[in-house]
Amino acid sequence: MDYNFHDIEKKWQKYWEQNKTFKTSEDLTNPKKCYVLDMFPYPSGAGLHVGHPEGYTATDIFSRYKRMKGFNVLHPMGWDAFGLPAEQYAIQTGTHPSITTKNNCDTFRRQIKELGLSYDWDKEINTTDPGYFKWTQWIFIRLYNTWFDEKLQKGRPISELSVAAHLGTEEKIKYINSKRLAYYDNALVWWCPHCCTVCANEEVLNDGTHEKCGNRVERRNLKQWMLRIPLYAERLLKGIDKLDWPEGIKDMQRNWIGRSTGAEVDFKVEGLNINLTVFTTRPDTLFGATYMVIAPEHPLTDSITTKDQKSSVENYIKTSSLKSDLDRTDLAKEKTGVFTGRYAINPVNNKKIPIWVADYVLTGYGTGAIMAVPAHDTRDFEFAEKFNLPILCIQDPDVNDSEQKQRILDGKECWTEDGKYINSSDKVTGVDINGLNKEAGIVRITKWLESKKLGTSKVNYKIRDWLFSRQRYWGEPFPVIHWEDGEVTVMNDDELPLELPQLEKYLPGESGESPLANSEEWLNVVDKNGRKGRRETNTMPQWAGSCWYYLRFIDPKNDKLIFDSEKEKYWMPVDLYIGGAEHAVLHLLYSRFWHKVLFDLGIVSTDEPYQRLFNQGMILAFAYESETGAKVSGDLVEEREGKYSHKESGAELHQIVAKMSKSLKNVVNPDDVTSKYGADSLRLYEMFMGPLDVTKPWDEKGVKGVFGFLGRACRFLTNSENIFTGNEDPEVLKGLHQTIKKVEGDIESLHFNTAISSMMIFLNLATKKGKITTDTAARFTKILSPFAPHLSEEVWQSLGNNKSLAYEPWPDFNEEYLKEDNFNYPVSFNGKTRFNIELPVNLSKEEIIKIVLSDERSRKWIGNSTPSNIIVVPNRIVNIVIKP
RNA sequence: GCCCGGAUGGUGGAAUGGUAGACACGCAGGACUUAAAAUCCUGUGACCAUUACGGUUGUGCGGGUUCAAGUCCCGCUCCGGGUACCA
Repeated sequence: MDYNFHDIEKKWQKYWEQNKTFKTSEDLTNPKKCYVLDMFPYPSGAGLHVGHPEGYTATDIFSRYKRMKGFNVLHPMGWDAFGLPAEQYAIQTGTHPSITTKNNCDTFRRQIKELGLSYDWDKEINTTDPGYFKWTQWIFIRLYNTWFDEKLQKGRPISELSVAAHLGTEEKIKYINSKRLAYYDNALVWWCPHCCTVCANEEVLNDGTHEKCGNRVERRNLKQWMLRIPLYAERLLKGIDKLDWPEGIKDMQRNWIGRSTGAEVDFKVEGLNINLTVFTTRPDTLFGATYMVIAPEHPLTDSITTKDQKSSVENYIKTSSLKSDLDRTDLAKEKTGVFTGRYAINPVNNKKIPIWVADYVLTGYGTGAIMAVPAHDTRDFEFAEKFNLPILCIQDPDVNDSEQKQRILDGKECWTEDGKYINSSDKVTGVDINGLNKEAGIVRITKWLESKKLGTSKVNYKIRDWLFSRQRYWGEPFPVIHWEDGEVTVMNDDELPLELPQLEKYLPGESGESPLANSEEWLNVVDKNGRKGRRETNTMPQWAGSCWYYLRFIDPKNDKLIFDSEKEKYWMPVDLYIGGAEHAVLHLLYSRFWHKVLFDLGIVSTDEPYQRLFNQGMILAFAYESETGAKVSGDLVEEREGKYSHKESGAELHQIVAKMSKSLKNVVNPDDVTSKYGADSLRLYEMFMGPLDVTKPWDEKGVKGVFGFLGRACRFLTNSENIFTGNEDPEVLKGLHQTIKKVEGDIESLHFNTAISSMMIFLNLATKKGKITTDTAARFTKILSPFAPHLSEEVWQSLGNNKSLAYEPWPDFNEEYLKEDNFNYPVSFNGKTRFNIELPVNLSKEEIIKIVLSDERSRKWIGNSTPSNIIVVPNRIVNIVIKP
């Protein structure tokens, strides 16, 4: 039979759909369960690109394999469909985003179905569906009504928060609000003038542009919803250790959380009855503190500044606040600052040191004030050099270069590594760490500070509160009402979902209000006592829906509960989660945070959502440019002996590898690939390109290669002349069992490229032999089926079966067949292989040595000398060492 | 700057410290064909030989450990990703 992939694929896709072949089992008694999840896509108008099927194919292979291994598999797909593009389109055309979204989802669904992915479509979800975002709002209410008990390291219902009895009503509310995980407050936020919305710190790239649109963001002070994710920093950090995730991603999360240990130290301010508290990771360098710096926004700046310095400090604060609008990067590197006129007292030696204001100290981290140790901190060193502040070396550096050592000791170079302390004792205070090293110094100074009540050891985190609102239309509305008397309330669960109003215009307000503010009818509410209120006009960021979607997949149609908790207990955690590394920090961290809150509230049964995570690599594509840099579409390029030229003009072109983009004219559309080679070839090629986690370029020639393999498999296996009943040839049997073993191991470890190559090797062997048994053909078809499911079903049918092979048991391999009688030993002399010799596997080392030495070919290499050593590694190698 | 990856033929890549280059693409030669496509067979790291069933060399660079290094250790170079005044 010819490989008519077009008919075969259509036929089986129809079969699977009609028979609901991949419907998730409702039987929760099978102890073997496997939840296999893809990062669900944002359904863009452009449709699928070849990057999507990479991860989807990987999880599909894994799911199909697990089903054959007898597991209950949950393998769902859905749409992360809130987002800006649909809203921008609505602004331009007036088309409601829900219509655009529906069309895009339809396209994505069709394209995905054409890949033969074994999703249970009955479990499909869409974050924009009120039946879904009802529960997103429900979770928000839970966040709002939860506080974090630091002692228990656990989120608890706000009703369990003890409030001091003497507080007045207003103070009480204020106190409670200060504890809620979700709170509404003024915040200095990043505003994107292009998108007309705020965005999270995490969404601003380090060149000061918005990651979504590439435009420069500005600072604005706005009332916004924030989530207190830093309270969970320690839990989020500790949880990482137990996860089966790529180490690189774990590191990125750890860095993002940014735990650092140190101490808070109080400095007396001369002439004022106040303390200035600093955070430092190096309390051991207190003797080297020669000045202090406070951030411009520090609450004490005003009171510390002396009359004389008042105007220059105020000027400085003004310019530095403007500067953050101008540029966060280049300008900010050049250090600036002014003297406050005031001095502080260094607690270890009672020395007077000047207090400066400088914006290299950040308000949001630590206490917003530092002690500056220029000799042992690069930033302080730069600042001190610029403003001629004293630099006192207090550590004899561990460095060999004597010139460098002298420069450091003279305070002419900064030293941040370890060394023995010098100049670090004081008779009056009694502190002395001279001669100690860093580790011991930190311990001793911290102890001393604590004993004198001058400081405490302290842990700080980089992670900040998460800005959780956007001034957009197409997002989840907050179930929140702001009342005229200033009270803020959340809606009752039974009032959910709060749906979006229909609008005529989707343009956001210029003042930073969302388009929702235009809908009077929706906006204004009155309670039963006639009190007027206004709904929250911000909507939730796109992260909200994806924070918990894996939970809804478990029970997507439940309209009474967020999910049935028996089902949740059964399916959680996600056993395998595959997606792009671009979500390494944000989505995965946010999602873990919500999950932990839900866990603390007893809503979910696991502490972590995603047990095993894997990131697929990006797929790049070749692009071609002319001398002038003009981009040329791939189909106009001719290759000859490694050189590229324009088919029409003949002009010389050069090849580059880059991200797929319209401007580079190198976008590969999966639809084109499936129509030309079929979905099985697309799937196989995506997996055969290389290891799943690396970035790799798309090459159509490679698709031809796997297409050839599938064609050969089809022709060979469906030709009855090649298939016989009887005893299998031992070589074929061995090859088959080797292949089963290899494919099984490779699927478990997600090494799909080598699994495919081993199946190619087997097919080459079978073709060479010309005939295999029905049993062999059946087993081979089974192991091929997760990779090329359409073709495998067809072959399976032609082998005389009338049911889908999706739930056929995975074939076992038999170690007996893998055993070899002989091993072809490479014989090397001084590590260089010279010849091979076939020997029985059970020979003793002595026997092997004897045979090898007596071999004629050995004489040539040994000559007249005597081997000084002979290494025999059974069934691996013989190495004869000859000293010249 | 800091953290994490990576570097292997013309190309994508393979290799528990044990025969480097599996598998595939490409290329070359051959078969089939009037011809092309498709398909099938053979060869294919480089260099030197070519009478060989031959030799030399070879995994970014420089050292080291080892009987044996693509793999382990030390020091670099280049490329990719993340992050950045976080005290």
